[in-house]
Amino acid sequence: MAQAYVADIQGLHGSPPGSVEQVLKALDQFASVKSYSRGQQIFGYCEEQKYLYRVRSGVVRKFALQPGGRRHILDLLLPGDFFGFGSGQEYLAEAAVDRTLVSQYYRTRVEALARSDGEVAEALQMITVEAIARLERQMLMLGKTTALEKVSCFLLEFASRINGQASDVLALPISRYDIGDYLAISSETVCRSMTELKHRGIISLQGPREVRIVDREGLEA
Amino acid sequence: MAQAYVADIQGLHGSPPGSVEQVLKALDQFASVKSYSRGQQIFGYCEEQKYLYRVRSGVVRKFALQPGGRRHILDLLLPGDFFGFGSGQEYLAEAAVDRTLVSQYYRTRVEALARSDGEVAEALQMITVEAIARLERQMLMLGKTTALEKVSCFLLEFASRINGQASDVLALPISRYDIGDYLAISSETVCRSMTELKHRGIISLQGPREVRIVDREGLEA
DNA sequence: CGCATACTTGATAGGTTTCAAACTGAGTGG
DNA sequence: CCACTCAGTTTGAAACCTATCAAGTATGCG
Repeated sequence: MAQAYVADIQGLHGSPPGSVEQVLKALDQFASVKSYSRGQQIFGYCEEQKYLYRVRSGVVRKFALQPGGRRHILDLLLPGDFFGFGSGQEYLAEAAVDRTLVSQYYRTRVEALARSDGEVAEALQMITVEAIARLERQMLMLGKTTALEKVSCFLLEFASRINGQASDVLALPISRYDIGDYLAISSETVCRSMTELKHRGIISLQGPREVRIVDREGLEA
Repeated sequence: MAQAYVADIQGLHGSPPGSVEQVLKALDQFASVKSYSRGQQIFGYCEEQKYLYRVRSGVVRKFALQPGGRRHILDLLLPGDFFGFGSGQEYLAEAAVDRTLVSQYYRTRVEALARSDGEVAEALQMITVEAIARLERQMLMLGKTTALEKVSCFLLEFASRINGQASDVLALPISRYDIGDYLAISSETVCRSMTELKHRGIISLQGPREVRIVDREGLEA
């Protein structure tokens, strides 16, 4: 099912240009791949981050639980994305869809390799900067005033992240609840924004998770 | 004036423990320091990021201009903070107070040094991860539901960032407008939240920018 | 077939934005 | 020295948007 929604790493994420991906292969020698079912925890609060992770397929959500039981999703990781930088964790990560595959790398060994090999260090630096760019784009979404703008930005962002190049059909891998917790609005408001966009003829919905962008320019406004 | 609000780098930011700061000194050989007045641009959209920057004193705001003229502050940099990772810039940075001092380092030379020296690469990685942690904390603020919670978190965050260790008196270096654009709420709402906190006896205000935290536990809730 | 989960839609209460106006303080020039 | 000006701050009132609670619909799975 996950495969139906989100393609594998191959050919995705044009950002790391071949050579970087080549260098990252050096890490695979001490990587192990694990499969997670939806909602299964990958790492939690108190651990002192032993691993660095990379999504191979599926979706991972990184989130913090707030007093009051609310959940705030700090990052959504798609195939190719790394996560688990940061030292003391004040959040947790779990699979957002079934059959999510995640590689884990021993941090100590990654760091040792980076210290000795300048190219590895550079690649590591590059994927860290990518994580920053991702966070900044999310921040811009959160900064939008109306829910309609947030959802519009979200759709555009995910259309370009899920499909390698910005396609106009989009298979949402996550629920309305997840989208709501990601954009800091309620799931009901996500629904209403979706139907509003549909009624305006900006998108069309095959199923709840099958979005087709009809009027891209309208979505960008 | 800036000096009155924000101390210099010395002794600040306990996070990079001596040794890292030691390594970073290696960068200073090809650094130049510039002074900026409030509102003066440090870098803008189209440039291909030639420099890596570090705040020596004062405050820098990194922000994006949104269609409609709204300004969204993506990051507030205090003395010791690095900024200007990221490649293609979709935002701009300017001084938020007068007499803001900023070091700039040629990226090409930093990268060359990092490639050859593992310790420098490690230090660079560490400050990048710090930037991520900062963004994540800001994201948590943006995710709060009510404006009162956002402002409360903001005060706690800045109390610990401006004063080396969490002190209870806090000199805000920025205006209500900046705070509003940082938290994605209007400046009026920032005011109202402040006075609300004052009326509840959680904080007290000497001047508009002189905050004293009376009831820290109340602020954390 | 029935249950569980996810999604959608409705109505109300509450919070925030917006527009407006008054207030404060610092800096300037008469 | 004082009046003036300007930017920043504070407070007020109305319109708007969103959260919340609630109910109803759809879908997949056992």
